[in-house]
Amino acid sequence: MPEAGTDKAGEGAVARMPEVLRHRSDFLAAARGVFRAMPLVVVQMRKRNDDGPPRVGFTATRRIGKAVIRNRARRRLREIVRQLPQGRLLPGRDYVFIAREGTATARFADLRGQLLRALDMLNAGRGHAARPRRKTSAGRKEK
RNA sequence: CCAGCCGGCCGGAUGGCCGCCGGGGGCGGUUAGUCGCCGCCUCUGGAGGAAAGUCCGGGCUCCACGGAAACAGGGCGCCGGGUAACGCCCGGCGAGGGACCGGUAAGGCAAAGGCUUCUUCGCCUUCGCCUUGCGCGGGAACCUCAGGGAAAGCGCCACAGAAAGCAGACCGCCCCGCGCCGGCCUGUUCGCAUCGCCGCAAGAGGUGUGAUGCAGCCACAGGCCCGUGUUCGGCGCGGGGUAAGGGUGAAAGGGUGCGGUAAGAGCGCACCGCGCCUCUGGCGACAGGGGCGGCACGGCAAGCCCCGCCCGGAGCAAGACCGAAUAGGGACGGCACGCGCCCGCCAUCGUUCCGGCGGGUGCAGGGCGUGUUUCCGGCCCCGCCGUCCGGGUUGGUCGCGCGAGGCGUGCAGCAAUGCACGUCCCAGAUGAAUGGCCAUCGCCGCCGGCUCCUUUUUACGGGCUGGCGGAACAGAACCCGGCUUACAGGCCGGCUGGCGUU
RNA sequence: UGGGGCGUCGCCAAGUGGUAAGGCAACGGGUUUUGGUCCCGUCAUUCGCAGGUUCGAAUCCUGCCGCCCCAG
Repeated sequence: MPEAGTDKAGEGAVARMPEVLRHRSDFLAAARGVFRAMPLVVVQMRKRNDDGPPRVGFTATRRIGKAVIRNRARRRLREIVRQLPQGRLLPGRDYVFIAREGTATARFADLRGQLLRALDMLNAGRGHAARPRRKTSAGRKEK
């Protein structure tokens, strides 16, 4: 437990859901940041220019299945993020969690383990740079 | 009890912890205060039979609205009913399929009788059974049907076949007319056998060629002989009559049987089919009966088409409100840029006229009227319309769930469904709410243990218990009625057939 | 959400009621010392799937499946 002198809001603030990305441009920006891929989940991260609270986004494409599978995968990813202790998501950053084919059916503990591992690596600066697609404008370099 | 078929229904239950979205209530903060917003507490609701595919039909909103006609385009198509409507549903009709029954033909088996015969063998008749077949008839439950019109027109029907849509006639059958037909010999040709030749290293092989013998059949040509070649019959040619049979095809101008005929044919008759007329029953599709007609109109309209009926377009990202925010601007093109009346104001000392400004209104003109064209009522405008450029918006609220609503009962109806009464309020997100973890019970499969039943063991089955595994198809996005497609497991009902018991 | 289009051999593709062209590739043979070139030959039995109309369907109709494109 961190020191966190706010006693009255202690437990309640831990389970707060961070703000969710809503615009396509934010997802495209996060895709140009760093990423870490696991068998069950891919995590992308991008540093913003401000010091605001972290934001998160979820992606479940048609590739992994139809609506039921996509909804379940997104819900499980969101549940893991909701249960994260405070501090695992760094301020001033956007995180995007991409579901893969096993995300909806894998054991929950395995999925959470992989997600936490990827998150720790990214926060430690050990993410891989995104591969430039097509001829994007040279506005990305996070290393 | 078993098998087959059909229809309807359900789509795990209960609970705990941590969370999500909506609604109600309370408290606190913000505010001068209300509303609103934020935070906390509490109560409560929270995916489906297909929410899916987006294949039909509607509600709702905008295109200002309503009406009429023609054309274009699209859809539908037995009858009656249901419905807001439908291409949907229900009930009928018709057609096709259908276990099976009958008819008929062929073959076989067995029995009886008869004929012949010494007997056997053989033949005939009748009845029964079996097998196979049929352009045949009827037909249970049930299944399928885009099921108007092919005597309005156009088009197509490959290959095969004589002929594929006007009807005709290839083989064949029949009639008539004409010609020929005997015996013997020879030759040509053909068949068989043997030998030789060619060819090969040899053999196999071949029958090109020659000889001999046999058979002398058919045809042709010639010669000789006689009682000169008749009937029947055969062949050829010509003329005519046929459409039963052959064979082709998906389809050949009704089918079966009897009569009839030179041969045949609806040529005649009976039954079936078909067409027309008529009667009866039915709201109707249609069914049944009678009469007439000897039979004419082959198929395809999910080819064009004809007939009847229906249909305006776009879609909740529709659309409305808040906000500076569909407001204002530019270019090009088209049509107009007129005449009056009334009221008010200005001007004038003052009234009318004249003049200016504003408002209303009439005529003319222009435009709109959402597939196109035209018309009527009507609407808009002194600027309007069309195209393009540029600019603005990606905030919030509403639309947004009381509805062709769910459940129950009663009545009407065969049913679909309708009516009445009572009762209930039951998702509303917008990067998008139902999730994560777990417990117990229930279901299914496998493995193991105990136990019950059975005449003994085993097996099958039932009960208890332990372990492991499984539980489908699938997620509301404006709403509703259908259709289609996907689906683990389970429940209920009905129909037909079979077995057993009473 | 609405609209439009396409599925034919391993690849590209023609064919729109009557035997499913052609090219590349592949395979076999020939030519060549070998390879290439060249020549000859072979290669679709479910035309995305399932029904239906028709005597006959890749073609016509209906329903599914898959893929692609466009608009806001």
